[in-house]
Amino acid sequence: MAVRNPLGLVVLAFLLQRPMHPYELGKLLKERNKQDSIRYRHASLYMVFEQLTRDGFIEPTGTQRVGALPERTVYTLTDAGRAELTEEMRRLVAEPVKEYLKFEAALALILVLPPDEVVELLGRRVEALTELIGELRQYLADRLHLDQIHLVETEYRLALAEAERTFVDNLRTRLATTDPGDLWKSLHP
Amino acid sequence: MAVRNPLGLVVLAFLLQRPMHPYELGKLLKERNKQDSIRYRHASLYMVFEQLTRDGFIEPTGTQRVGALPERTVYTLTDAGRAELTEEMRRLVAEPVKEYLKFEAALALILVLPPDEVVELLGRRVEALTELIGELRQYLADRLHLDQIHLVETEYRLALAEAERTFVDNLRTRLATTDPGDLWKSLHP
DNA sequence: TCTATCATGTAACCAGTTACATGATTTT
DNA sequence: AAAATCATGTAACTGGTTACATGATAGA
Repeated sequence: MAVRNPLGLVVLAFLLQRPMHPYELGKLLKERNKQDSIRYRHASLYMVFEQLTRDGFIEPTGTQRVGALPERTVYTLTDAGRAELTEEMRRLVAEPVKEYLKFEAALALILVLPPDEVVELLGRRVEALTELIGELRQYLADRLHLDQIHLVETEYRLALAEAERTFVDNLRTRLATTDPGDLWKSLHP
Repeated sequence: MAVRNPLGLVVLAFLLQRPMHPYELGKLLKERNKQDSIRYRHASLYMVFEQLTRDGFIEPTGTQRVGALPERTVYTLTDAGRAELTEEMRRLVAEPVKEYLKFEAALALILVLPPDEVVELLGRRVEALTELIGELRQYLADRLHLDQIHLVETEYRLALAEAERTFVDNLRTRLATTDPGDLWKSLHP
């Protein structure tokens, strides 16, 4: 079985450095994931550790105890895990996969809203995107001193957000200035 | 409870036209969804119908029988369903939501791959994106006679794909022509 | 008539989320 | 010492997917 979940990849990637227990990994991830590039839910972590153990990509290699806190099971990456990690990373980088975006779905159903309202809603979207773009740029500007490789995922989001804003803005003016077409009009008397 | 799933929205949107039974709706969707803008799994449909019924957005309004085939339950949109549909559509259009993209996650972990390999993998991604872009353009070109509003979701995908290609291509040349930085190099002896 | 495909759904499984639990430590 | 927060997890629920089932029709 292959790693299906990005969080699983994260676990493998972190364990590449050194063995860890789930809670510690979660803490590290929360800090290193400030821009929220990877969906992280505390409880999902334990599930992922379990899955990866079942598939032989990691294995428990002992327990630690600090004070009187519950025991923490420490996991170590296996050779199979290391192989799986690089293999899956190669796939993810080299091969685009179709993502099902909410906005794309909404556009496919756009006829259910009246044309003039759509124009206004798209305007609001442009504003929201503009704000998002500002935040991303600020985030990047604040980190110019960092190793640039740590920022590529944010640069990617920025590039997509800018492209979306341009598209939405164009679409909005198109709809505002051209006739909606008989079909669409007929649906909204 | 609100509709959480795009497929739920689709059901509401289709029932806006006329009452239908799940299988018929599925057939229509498969045709009208050639560009795969909305994830559709046959069995998910029945779950969605059930959920929407439970939430009072649709209701069964009788059964038909054709020949000796099993009975088909026909569902009708309720007033609450109609309201929910437009409300949710407004939200989807006006408010961008964060999507967790696979490639973004991969970029966040890119350090686990050696720099020179990344350059090559990004090159392969650019090629794949170029091909995808070609297909999308062809799809649009073949449908110039259609009401343009039917194509916006594909135009959106095209815009994003082009932006991603540009970004990836730039990133690739950046990595190929500048020093990877000490951190990254140190991870790959 | 045999086989493939359509029509229509159910059931079993699995992943991921929310909510809960419980002792330890820190703050007030 | 009471309240809040941290540390560490388990459990229950839910949504969605894959796989299975079964009769009907159409094609060979």
